[in-house]
Amino acid sequence: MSEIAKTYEPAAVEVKWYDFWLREGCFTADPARVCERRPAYSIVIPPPNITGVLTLGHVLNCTIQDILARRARMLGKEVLWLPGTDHAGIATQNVVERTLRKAGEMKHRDELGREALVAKIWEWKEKYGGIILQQLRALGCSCDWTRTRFTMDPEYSRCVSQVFVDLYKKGLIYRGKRMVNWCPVALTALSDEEVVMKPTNGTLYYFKVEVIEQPGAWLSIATTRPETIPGDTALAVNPKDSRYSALIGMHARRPLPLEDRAPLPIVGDATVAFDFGTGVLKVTPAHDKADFEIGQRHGLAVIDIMQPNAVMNELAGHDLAGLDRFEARKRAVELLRESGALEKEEPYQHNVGHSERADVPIEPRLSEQWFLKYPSVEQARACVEKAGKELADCTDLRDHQAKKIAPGGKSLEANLPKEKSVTQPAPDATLHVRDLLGGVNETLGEQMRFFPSRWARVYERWMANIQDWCISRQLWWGHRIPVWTSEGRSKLDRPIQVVRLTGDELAGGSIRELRASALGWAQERGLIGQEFFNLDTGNSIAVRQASLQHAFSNFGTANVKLVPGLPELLRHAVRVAILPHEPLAPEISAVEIYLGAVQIKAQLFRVKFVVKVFHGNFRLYDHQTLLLWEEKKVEPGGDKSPEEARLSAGFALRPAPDSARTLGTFAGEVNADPLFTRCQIDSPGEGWTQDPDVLDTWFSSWLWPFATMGWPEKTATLAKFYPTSDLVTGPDIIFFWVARMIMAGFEWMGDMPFRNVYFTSIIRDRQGRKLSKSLGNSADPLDLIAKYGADALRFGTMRSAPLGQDVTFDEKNVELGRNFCTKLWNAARFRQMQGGESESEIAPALLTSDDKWIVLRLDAAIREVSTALDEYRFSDAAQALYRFFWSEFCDWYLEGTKATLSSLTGARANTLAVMDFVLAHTLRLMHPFLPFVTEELWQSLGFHRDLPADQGGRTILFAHWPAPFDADFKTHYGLDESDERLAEAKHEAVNQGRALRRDFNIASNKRVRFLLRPHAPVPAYEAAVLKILLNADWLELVDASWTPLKGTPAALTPLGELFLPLEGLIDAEAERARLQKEIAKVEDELGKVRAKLANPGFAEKVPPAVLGEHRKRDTAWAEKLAQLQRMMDAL
RNA sequence: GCGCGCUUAGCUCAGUGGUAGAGCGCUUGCUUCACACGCAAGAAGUCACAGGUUCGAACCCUGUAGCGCGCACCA
Repeated sequence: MSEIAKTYEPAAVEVKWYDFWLREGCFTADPARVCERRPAYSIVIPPPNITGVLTLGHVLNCTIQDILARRARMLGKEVLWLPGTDHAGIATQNVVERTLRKAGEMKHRDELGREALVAKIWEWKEKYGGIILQQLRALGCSCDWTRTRFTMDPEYSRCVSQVFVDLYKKGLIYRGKRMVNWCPVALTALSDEEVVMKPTNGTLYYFKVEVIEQPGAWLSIATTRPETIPGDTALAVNPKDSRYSALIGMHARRPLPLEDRAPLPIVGDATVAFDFGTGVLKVTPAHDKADFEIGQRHGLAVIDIMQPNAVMNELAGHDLAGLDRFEARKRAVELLRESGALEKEEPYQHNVGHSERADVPIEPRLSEQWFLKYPSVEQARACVEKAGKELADCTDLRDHQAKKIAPGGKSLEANLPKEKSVTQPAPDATLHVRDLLGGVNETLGEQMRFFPSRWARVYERWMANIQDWCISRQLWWGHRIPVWTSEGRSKLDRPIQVVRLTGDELAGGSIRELRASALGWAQERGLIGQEFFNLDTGNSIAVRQASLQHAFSNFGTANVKLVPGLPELLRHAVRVAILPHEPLAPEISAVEIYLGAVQIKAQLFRVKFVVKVFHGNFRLYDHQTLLLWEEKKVEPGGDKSPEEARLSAGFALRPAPDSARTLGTFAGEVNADPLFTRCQIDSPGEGWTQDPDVLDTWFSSWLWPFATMGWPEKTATLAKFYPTSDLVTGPDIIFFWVARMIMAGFEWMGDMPFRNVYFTSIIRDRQGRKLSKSLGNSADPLDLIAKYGADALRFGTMRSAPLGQDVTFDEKNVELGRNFCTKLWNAARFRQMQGGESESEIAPALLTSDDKWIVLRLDAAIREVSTALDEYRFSDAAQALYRFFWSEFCDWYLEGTKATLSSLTGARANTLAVMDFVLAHTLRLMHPFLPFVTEELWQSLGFHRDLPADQGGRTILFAHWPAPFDADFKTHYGLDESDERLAEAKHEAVNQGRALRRDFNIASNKRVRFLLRPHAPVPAYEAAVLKILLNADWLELVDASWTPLKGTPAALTPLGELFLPLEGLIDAEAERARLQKEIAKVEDELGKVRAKLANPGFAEKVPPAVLGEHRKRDTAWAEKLAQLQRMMDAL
């Protein structure tokens, strides 16, 4: 047993034990050890950004994870806490570019070029990217560092590519030119989730334009963005707005640019609000999402007047070109004012979308991006338990899980909420590891739980309104999109003319009748064998009967119905590829692919022609027409037929939720044709170039739970540790990360990624602001650790972070943690100073009432802490530990033991044994919260001795988590309520005595004499304890016949009357006043109880237990009052 | 606009229908042989407001106000 220093010095202790744990491999998880008796427990860390440094948010988050992991270890589980970092595309590239610019190594990234910059970032990553993980060690995190992962590790990157390819092949990834959120600083597209709305003070400008057809009639228009006027291509009014509806179809002249004041059509659109501004909307399809959609409905031109960096381009006119968008706004207002068009300006506050990273207003911009239609949405939606379900349904979650994995555990069926069965994974989903080793981590049909449950509703809402995800980023740092384009083959950049049919050209309802009709139609008009001149190539293409029949037999009715349009289709089809014919046939020199479009009623079809070129330049249109998609109405109110929509490259429609196939995506689809584009991990070979964009960082993060465990190999780690047990993260990334991981989990693992999700609090400063570097209101956790110790920081954070509420950070909390550690330290020190062996047995016969009381309190604490942790109520658990240890163990028990410890009786050894028993249990309960100080004390108090190495003998890490004491235990040691009552009565008597001392201004260090006139005999031991706790130099027990001097201060205690005889003058009047106050208080309480009991209906309606309790209270107060009055009379 | 959460001691927050709680801060006394990062005692609350349900409301219901958050968004 080593000497324990007077104060706890965390720094040395922390390093010592962390190194020890690492050296001993305590944190290393081994799937081979997992079995029924040793279930797996796993957490994957939310990977911090490599640019990150430890914040209080990480402290909160990781302490919780560490508590969960350490407790799981103590519960005998095989624990994997998997650490790692995220490459954080935009953030990291920003940081490194800034560093390079500062160091003068470059002015712009283009100077370095892609390869060199990425190399620089890698260099930076190797140097600084692991800092935050190092810092987590200082906090005591028990991560399995041998499994540290990074989202750009080669294996991980391969997973990302593979997933992209998989989704591409499933048809869920598409490319399109659409309105995206564009960050003019980072020069990249952002997902909707990366845009934060901020209330912004702006100005609403009103300007007027004259209606050309009605000279003298003026329209007034309100806008916040006058700089976009040169991009306007229409004015819109609500067709039901009587003020303006007559003007629809007329024109007004655009005020800017001055050199090109084009006439703008006035269109009617139902989305225009009557009551905002003037009810007239200027339509700028290139720079506003809503305007873009209006433009779609009305076939408006799109004039992009900005460069990617939001500087106006030449289309904005010579006045504005070259100006930044905000400069241009001012200039545009001046121009309007000078021309007399400006009517008024008024201040206006509105919400403006800002780039999360760069914190500048985003610019809606038409650009070509990759989009993902989320997979496994339905499963992901269904698997999260609906909010509002009572936790009581399944109070002990871990028991619940333990039951579930127990062989033949039928309780599972009984306990599980079966409200919604989870659909089976799609049969074509790849690589299901779930089938590999059934049993251990089988979760099918189980529901995932969110804590607090209300986040499930937020999740549900987002999932119900899920929008396609823009996954491409115009950055260099990240996973490059695994799409390859063939060089030398031209992309489709020409418009394809749509051939229109009414659908009534052919007779017949059934497909059979239609076929006959179509064939007849072709024969009648001499189509078969005829050659058609193609406008795109000038080649002639012939039609064969065999190809028609082939097409009819293999494809749908539209394929038959389009036959009357064949002459036109062949004339307007566009050649998109020339390929060698396979297998090589001597008579065929090449195959040409043509694409055409046909509209039949409201449906639009793409038609693909495969044309064989025979030597001698004879072209024969062969057998394939291919129905690809149909146009659907995109927006309510968009009642224009598709022919109104222009078809051209570089033009896109937002797809309707149920059908992404629109005319506008035609070009994108064509370009995505394998003839031009291949989606695969490695290059297809010479002549192919990779897409320059990288993937959104979250497109790699969403694979984290399984890509870190060796997927797509069927590893033992995956088999044992997936799905993970708990995820601990902030609610702010519920969409970014959590929801996406759930979908990915189902899609590629066929199972949920985690069973429970705990959403941490958000830490705020005392003013309620979020902690942020720029505000400078975030304390550095490392400073706090240096100042107070890691345990103190952990405990202070946990004690103040309740489930489901934001938490205000206050260094006072850390101080509290430090004080608690010191208290623990000193209690242990007190124990050690008593000497004696720690392994002595407890003799039940020698147990005092205080011994029994503290063991029962310990039992309650074990239950309380365990239950709280089961329900993720970490602050409650910390609170319970604090209360038990400080207010019960130290304040009462330890103080009381001084009575027996000072003597050298046989009771002394027994008291020490009880103390050791309680301390050894307490250290274990505290260990998840305070890993360092508990390990140090565990070892220095010698509690590790005599324990098997894997059960606490080597380290407290694997000591068993204390179980509540069972009935046998309590019987053996004779623990029952009467002892508790006696101890509590004693405490009450002590409180009364101390209050007496205080009331008569007796310094707490002054020893005085007390007299106790007890109701019942008081054993010598109890009297000795009373004496110690009252700091009395003498406690005299007197019998009932004894009467005090008149005016002697006295208190009524549960043990009897306690007197404080005062030397010198006795102030009877003062004592009378004191007693009177006490009597008044009791009378008040008695009155309250009696009033209740007297209430008519109380006795009839109230439950018997409550009634009995009130009656008891009544008699107790009455008795007390009587006694107090007797004391008063005796004065 | 829709949704969610909060409002309890000076501060930060616990408290799911039956005697209002903790930590910090404050006041007073104490270096009593584990601990002044401590010990002991104390003051301090119309439980946001207004109705309702109930024998009984901080707690359940309705409404109001204030604060915070999320989603959507009208130029």
